[in-house]
Amino acid sequence: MVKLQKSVDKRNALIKATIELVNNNGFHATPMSKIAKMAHVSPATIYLYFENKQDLVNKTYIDVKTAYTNYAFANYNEDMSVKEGFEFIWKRIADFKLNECEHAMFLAQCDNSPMIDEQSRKEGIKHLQPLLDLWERGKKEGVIKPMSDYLLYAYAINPLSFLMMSEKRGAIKLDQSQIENAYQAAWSSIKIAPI
Amino acid sequence: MVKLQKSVDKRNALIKATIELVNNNGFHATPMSKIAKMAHVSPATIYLYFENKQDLVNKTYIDVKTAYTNYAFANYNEDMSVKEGFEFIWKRIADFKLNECEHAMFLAQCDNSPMIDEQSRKEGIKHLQPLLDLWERGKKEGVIKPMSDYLLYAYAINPLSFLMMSEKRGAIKLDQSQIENAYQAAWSSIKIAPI
Amino acid sequence: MVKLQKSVDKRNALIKATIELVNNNGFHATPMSKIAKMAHVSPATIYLYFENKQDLVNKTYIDVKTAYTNYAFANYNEDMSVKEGFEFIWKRIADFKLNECEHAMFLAQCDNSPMIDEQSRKEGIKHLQPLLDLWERGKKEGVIKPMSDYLLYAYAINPLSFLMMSEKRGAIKLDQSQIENAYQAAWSSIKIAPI
Amino acid sequence: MVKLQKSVDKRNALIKATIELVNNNGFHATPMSKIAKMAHVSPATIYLYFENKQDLVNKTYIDVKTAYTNYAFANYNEDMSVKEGFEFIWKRIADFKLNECEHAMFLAQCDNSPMIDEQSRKEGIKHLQPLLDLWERGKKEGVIKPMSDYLLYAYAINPLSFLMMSEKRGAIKLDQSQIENAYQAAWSSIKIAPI
DNA sequence: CATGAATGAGGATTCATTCAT
DNA sequence: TATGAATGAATCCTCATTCAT
Repeated sequence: MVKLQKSVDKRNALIKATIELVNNNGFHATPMSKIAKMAHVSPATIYLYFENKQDLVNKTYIDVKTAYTNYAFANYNEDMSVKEGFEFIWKRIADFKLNECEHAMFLAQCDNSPMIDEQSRKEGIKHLQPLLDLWERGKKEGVIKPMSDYLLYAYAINPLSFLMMSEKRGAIKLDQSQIENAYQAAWSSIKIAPI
Repeated sequence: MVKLQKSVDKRNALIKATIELVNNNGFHATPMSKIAKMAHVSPATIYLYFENKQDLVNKTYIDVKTAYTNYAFANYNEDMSVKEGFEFIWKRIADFKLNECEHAMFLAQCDNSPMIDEQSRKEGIKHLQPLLDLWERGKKEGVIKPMSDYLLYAYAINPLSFLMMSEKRGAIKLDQSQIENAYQAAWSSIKIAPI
Repeated sequence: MVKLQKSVDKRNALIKATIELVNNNGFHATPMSKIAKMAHVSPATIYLYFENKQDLVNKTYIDVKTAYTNYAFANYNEDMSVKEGFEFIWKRIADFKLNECEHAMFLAQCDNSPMIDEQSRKEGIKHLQPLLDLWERGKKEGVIKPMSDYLLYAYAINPLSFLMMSEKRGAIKLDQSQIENAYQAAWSSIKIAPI
Repeated sequence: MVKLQKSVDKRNALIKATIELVNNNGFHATPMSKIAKMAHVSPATIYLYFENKQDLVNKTYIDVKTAYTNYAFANYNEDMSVKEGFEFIWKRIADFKLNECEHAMFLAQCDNSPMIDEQSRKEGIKHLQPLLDLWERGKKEGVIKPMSDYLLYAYAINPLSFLMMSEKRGAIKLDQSQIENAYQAAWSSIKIAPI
């Protein structure tokens, strides 16, 4: 059975439409027909690219999560010191969350609602490994607090989601100096304080 | 027992059912009929207590948010030092998020999706004032970093949501020592480090 | 079983409310609860005065129809000549249709839709007898065309309903001279023309 | 037979079903599901052809009104004398009202209840122009009474609606001689009597 | 591969009517 | 007599999905 002719453009358009519409309306308030319309495609066509609606969001989630981690670790190399490496990665992530905020919002919504398969959720976590490795090294070197990765992530990375959502809602405007403050807070929370 | 007025019990049962079902299925995947059934009430009865589905979640959100802040500031008094006060409030909030996790999850989902009216969202924020006052004092005394309240909240408080969700999903188990670690991370992120 | 205490005022208020609401929204778009509200009465109270919604409109119809014919024949006496008698009755009816247009509109809607029981419809027709008698006399005297009563009514009386609706809708404004024209048209249509 | 477009047949079946059911039960007592069933279509399909229930009746009304006027003026030409022209048109209208009485009843119900948009009502009136032109000519020639078009319509045409409803209800049977009587009554009411 | 038409199942909401007081 | 609360049975409409082309 030959099936290779599917257009990547159409798939991408569908993923893009899904992100935008789910961001604005939520998963269940986003009809397939609207996604189709926004992607300039017939509703029936969606089913050539995805099994069903659940599959569509799952795949979208994984796509976006992958883009997120790719972005985070682009140009990162493991020769950096722990502090340098963390700052590098943190700022990449900050860049992503604040500039690609459509994507970041989508992830935030997925991560806080039951709309994604457990399966796909796990799939999405995989790619953070370089950061976890860095923290592992940091713990060994006595630079990073010996806490579970979840705790480290909760304090070092996750706050950016909250800040991004707040900015998106117009509650705050994040300028460079505030980003720097955020970075310092993140680093303070996980580094081992000098005596 | 005379009973002629609309019953508070029914209202509460509806709110409770809404929280549980929305937590498990999300707003739009929760039919009014299921909420009614779980509250042992006819679907039509919901409309005696709430205008419509949107109103029901909005009111639920405000109720839960109010319970949250009430819990957070119970027994708190402003005579405490900034450090003491922060620890007191933080631990109350941690208690709430980890023990009343049904409520905490509901808030997390609301805060990260477009399912709540902007109006009700604002209503819900009001009650954090004592914490903001404490921070204000802390900044004046040179104990708390001079950052915007949103930044302070993002690092000092919000990570608890992430941890709660992670525990709920079974990814981690938070014992007392991890809570203590979390507290230290929170405090480190916002306090002014001694020279 | 004693049951005499029912208030005529409440019954009237309900009838009045029914007329107004049905005029504006139609029978089925008029909920009992709205009728109750407009009559300053509980929904349950309606059922003390009427069996059900159908009974309420039926009774309303008969009430209004009776008021209509009472009005039409008030002060009419059979000693008048056919021409005089007809003019007298016609002008009373015109008065009613144009001044009590709430009532007239209600009748028009009932007469052209299936919202009234056949039973009540027949009940409502009874009271036109004096006009039919007059026409009978007119036919004998060779003044009125020897046509069926329905035809006479269709041309002599019914057009007033159309004019009333048109005026109500703002399409026309009926002044005295137009009423006079209408009367002449009505009379022309049923009288036997002189050779 | 290629068939890819929305089918005119289905639209027609829906319009037909609407007329029949609304005639028998009234607008609000006619559920979309019954209309669908009678048209051998799924309820959801209705919404491919009409925006909603209101739109469905509006469109039905316009369709029927158009059929009515088309029928009325078919083969009419303006060379006829006023008297001839009026008789021609009147008899066409009588034919329509008495033979296509499903359509005529539907129009009568619409015209006497608030179930049709003001917008659509206006739309429906447009097409009577040839008759109005004829009357205009008649007034100039001194053949037709110088009354407003509404008055002329009320006496010359509208009584047919009343007669049709009466026949439909079984109150009368209209034979050819009665039609002729009706025509004479109509003409008498609007013509200028010879001295 | 692509599509517009079609649909059955389901959901929010309304409403005539009844119940408990 | 009078009522406000309560409800089950509709009703309109939407939507994920499939079908015919």
